[in-house]
Amino acid sequence: MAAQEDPDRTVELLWREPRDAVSRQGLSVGAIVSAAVEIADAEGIEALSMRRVGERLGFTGMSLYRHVPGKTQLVDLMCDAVLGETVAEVEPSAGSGLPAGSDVPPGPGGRSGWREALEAWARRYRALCRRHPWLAGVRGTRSVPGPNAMAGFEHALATVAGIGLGPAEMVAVVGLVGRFVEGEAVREAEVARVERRTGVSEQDWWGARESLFAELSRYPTLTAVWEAGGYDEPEDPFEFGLRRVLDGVEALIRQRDERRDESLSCAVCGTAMERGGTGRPRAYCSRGCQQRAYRGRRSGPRGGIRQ
Amino acid sequence: MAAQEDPDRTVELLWREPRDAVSRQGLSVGAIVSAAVEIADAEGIEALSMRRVGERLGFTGMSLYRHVPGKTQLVDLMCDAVLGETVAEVEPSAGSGLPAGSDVPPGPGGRSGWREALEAWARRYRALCRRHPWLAGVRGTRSVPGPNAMAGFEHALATVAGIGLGPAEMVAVVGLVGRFVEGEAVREAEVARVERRTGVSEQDWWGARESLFAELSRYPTLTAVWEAGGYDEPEDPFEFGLRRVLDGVEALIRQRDERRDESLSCAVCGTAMERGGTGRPRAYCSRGCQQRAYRGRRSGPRGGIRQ
DNA sequence: GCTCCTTGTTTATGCTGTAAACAAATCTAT
DNA sequence: ATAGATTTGTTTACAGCATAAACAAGGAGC
Repeated sequence: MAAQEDPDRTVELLWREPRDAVSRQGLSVGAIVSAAVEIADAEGIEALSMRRVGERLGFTGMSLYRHVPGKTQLVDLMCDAVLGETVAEVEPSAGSGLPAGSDVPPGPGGRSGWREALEAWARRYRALCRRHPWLAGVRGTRSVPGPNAMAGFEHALATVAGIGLGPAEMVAVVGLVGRFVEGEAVREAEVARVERRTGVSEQDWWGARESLFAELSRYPTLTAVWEAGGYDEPEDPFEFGLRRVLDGVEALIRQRDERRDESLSCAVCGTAMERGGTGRPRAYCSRGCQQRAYRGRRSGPRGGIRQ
Repeated sequence: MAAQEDPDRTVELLWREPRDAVSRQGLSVGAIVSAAVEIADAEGIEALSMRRVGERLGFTGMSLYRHVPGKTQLVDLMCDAVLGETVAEVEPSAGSGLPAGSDVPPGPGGRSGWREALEAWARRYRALCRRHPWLAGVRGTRSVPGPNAMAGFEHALATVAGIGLGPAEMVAVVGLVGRFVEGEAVREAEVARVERRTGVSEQDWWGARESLFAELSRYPTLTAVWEAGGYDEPEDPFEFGLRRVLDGVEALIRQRDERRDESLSCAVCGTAMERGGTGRPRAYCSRGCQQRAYRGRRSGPRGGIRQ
């Protein structure tokens, strides 16, 4: 269960050259991953087993282990494979290659269209999670990002670049929206799965829980909400949540805007600076601070990359 | 695996009288649940098996089936058991028993303190999820709510009652915040679990993925964010996200406030009404509409309750 | 004493991921 | 062409899981 846990092997597989199409008539990583995705799509991730994948390709289960280290790595490969679908939908990001500078240059949508762009990214991700209902549930904090995951993350980051957020805030915003989408997708997938498995819809199931309703009177607020029709036309959790989250991000951006307008402080030593009338607003109070920041950047930052 | 799936049996168990303390020296539901919680807390939910629980109590695994229908129901019972811890922390909600009326009366914190109250609820829930790292991961859309889950939900609803939101919006807000907390808790629990299992910290693990960094230059925005220090002092995902979500809720409330100030429309027929100077703002344009709304409420609403 | 019910045990089934040994085919060097 | 090495797929085996079914022991009521 925990023998061949070598992430570098996974990296190698994920970023391998797609010379996979050589198609010697036997097994191949690509064929295995495709078969696995088909099974998981059609019958759910819990129906995915090494034996099933092997048999679908006309081999035994053990045969897969000659091409893929284990099941967890197979799932990693499946993730990046399907993430590739979405990348194709977006026009190439064409990010301006400006390297450093404490500010990150604006991305698609420019300085004002961030909300539409970020929302579109969230919706694309959600659509992907609906096509592959197992996806959101298996992306862990240590699943190695493949090229497609990286491209998606890059695009999302570019979405909130150059609108006044700090770099850590940009990462946090993308993470928040991404995890929101995944959370809702997991929920939705679970509903669909048990509905299909049991043949009973969510509505019907909860409707049949009369024994619960008997206790309702003990909860005054819930009773009032119920009687006011709070469950007659429920809000769509995804739409409602996405609006709230984006509103929250908007509030953050506005807050940053205001702060920048009223007072400008050096990015290194924090001393207050007066606002120059025109041109690019300065980030450092003096040439010395600018140099210090540069040296700090060169010596290399620490911490992990996450999608 | 799918035989004794009778939710009503689960309801019965969850809402059973706590006469459980009779303590005939054999097994009992309470003892089983406690033992299961201890195992899951100490060794993770994946280490929880019927055999382990039985053996911890000095019996065989199969013995549990005389008291609990199956493992899934046992997990339901575990959830409500630990949710009971939090309820005790809060002063009794003392909800004003006003029954109907299209408005839901204000809860703890009153008409202005909703944010503090809701945030406190979220933090309590999170603390609970940290004490029992398996909790957030097992609460599904069809896990039957026990008395403690219901009490928690009631309290959270009361938190956003009477501040101008519609009933469906109240439900949506509580759901959004709850799922946010659960999502972050699941993430955090996963990090802790793999750190303990592998002995490698998240930082170290990502640091060792040099092979990934080699590709970094292909992603200009990510590179810029990295070089600007976006990963040096990352935002705390929970704190950052909670602020964003609450900001989003605040925006919604402000929006509702403005709409109500500028124009008032009948809750039944929607026709515009002028604003009376003083007193409680009227919800219906005429006695007739008020009566229609009342009949609508009496005939009973439809839909499911969810936490 | 007899019967019924509750409680716990034993045995068995079918599923999982994967380690280890083995066999066959194919590639490489001579 | 032939010997050796490498790759690829198979067989067998193991430990673990939830739980169905049959069985055994004790207590309660008649």
